[in-house]
Amino acid sequence: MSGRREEILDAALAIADEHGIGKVSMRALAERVGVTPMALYRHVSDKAELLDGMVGRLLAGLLPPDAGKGRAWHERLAALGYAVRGMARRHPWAAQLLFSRPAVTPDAVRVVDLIYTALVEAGVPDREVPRLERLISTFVIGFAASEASGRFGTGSLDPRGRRGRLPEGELPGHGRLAPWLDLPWDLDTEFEADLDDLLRLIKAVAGGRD
Amino acid sequence: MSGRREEILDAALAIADEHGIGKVSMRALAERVGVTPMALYRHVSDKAELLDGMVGRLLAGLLPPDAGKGRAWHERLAALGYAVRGMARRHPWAAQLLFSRPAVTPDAVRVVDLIYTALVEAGVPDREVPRLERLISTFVIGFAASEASGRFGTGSLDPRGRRGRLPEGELPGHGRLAPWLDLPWDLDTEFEADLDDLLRLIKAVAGGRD
DNA sequence: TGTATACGTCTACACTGTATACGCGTGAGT
DNA sequence: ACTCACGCGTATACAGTGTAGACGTATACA
Repeated sequence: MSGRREEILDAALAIADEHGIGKVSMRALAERVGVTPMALYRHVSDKAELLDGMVGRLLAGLLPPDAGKGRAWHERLAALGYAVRGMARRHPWAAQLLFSRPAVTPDAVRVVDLIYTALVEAGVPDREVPRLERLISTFVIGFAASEASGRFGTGSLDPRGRRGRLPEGELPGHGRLAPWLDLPWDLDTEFEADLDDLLRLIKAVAGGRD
Repeated sequence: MSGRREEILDAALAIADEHGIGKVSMRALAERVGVTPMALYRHVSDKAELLDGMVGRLLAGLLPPDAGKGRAWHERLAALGYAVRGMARRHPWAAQLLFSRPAVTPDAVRVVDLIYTALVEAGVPDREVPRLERLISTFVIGFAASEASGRFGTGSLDPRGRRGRLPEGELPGHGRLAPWLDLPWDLDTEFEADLDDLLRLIKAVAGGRD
């Protein structure tokens, strides 16, 4: 019932994708739907709930259709990681929102369950599974949010310029690593390496003590 | 010169801490400083720059006074992690903002340098140091942001209620882990365990291939 | 003395989310 | 067939937002 709500959410998604989340106002959204701003409140209680609905809709598209049946746990986890990052690149506005609300929608719970079963299959002790799920998802969402919001970018200053602002010798680390810092780096391979390390971490927790 | 800017930033910090970041408006800030809203623009070009200045000020208070001299690299890293989390707990509004801008201020660069030198000392190959720095800081900030914004909370539904919304058997992971999910969990010890795992990961990268 | 510069005020504009009150059509119940 | 409720949309209005532009004034230096 009430496919109108979905229509509204889709319109909001379209605005966010085209002009950024900042342009999603009740007035702009209403105009896009072809209706008065106040009419939206019949289908959405709040602007906050509207935003929640938007990320919910994205999460729904995140689930692998076949749940990755037949593939190993580490392949399923990696695929999920790539899916999240891909989503964040397509919808840069969404990453930040993922941090703001717990995973309460049915789709979000399903995603969490995928991670749970993968970790169990990896041999992680039951007691540690929820914690590791939070560790992994926190990193993946954090990476996506950082990428989307420019935290990984150099800002207006390039690395050399940034270092130059401080007295020589106060940044021994930067000094030593200078050759690597000036290189342009590729976020694709970086994310891959990060996931690799995290999978290794999971194996360590699985195979380690008790 | 111009200690007025610092005065303004401090006033903004005070408002954010007392009433939340949402109450930091140019008008409210101006009133607190005892001045007209437009007067603020003599010391701050934007509201965005104001917010940047606020997190910059927090980062300045993050540096260990002695830079942790004499302590092992893993102690220094852990101390930094705890410091970030502590900051996020004292100023819940700040965590989200940390994601939005690259670390360009001198203080931020200094913090990054601390991590660099710790990783180098741990034996991480130079080439991998910047990546691992981003991995660690992304997780730590992500954890802090999640905690501050309620992502780790249960929301309005408790875990049992959340599961109940979906047909039985569709959440095998939740089913198996039910005993652990219903337990209240302690974020202090969780963060500790996470840092432990990350330090182990660093050692693995340091001691591993090439 | 003149002038530049730092600092502040006042007014105004274009927005924002949303409370409140009202109107209109449709479908169910008596 | 008459009423009533309800879903859905509209109109108006209010309090709040960031900030552009024009205008003052006081201090410092030529």
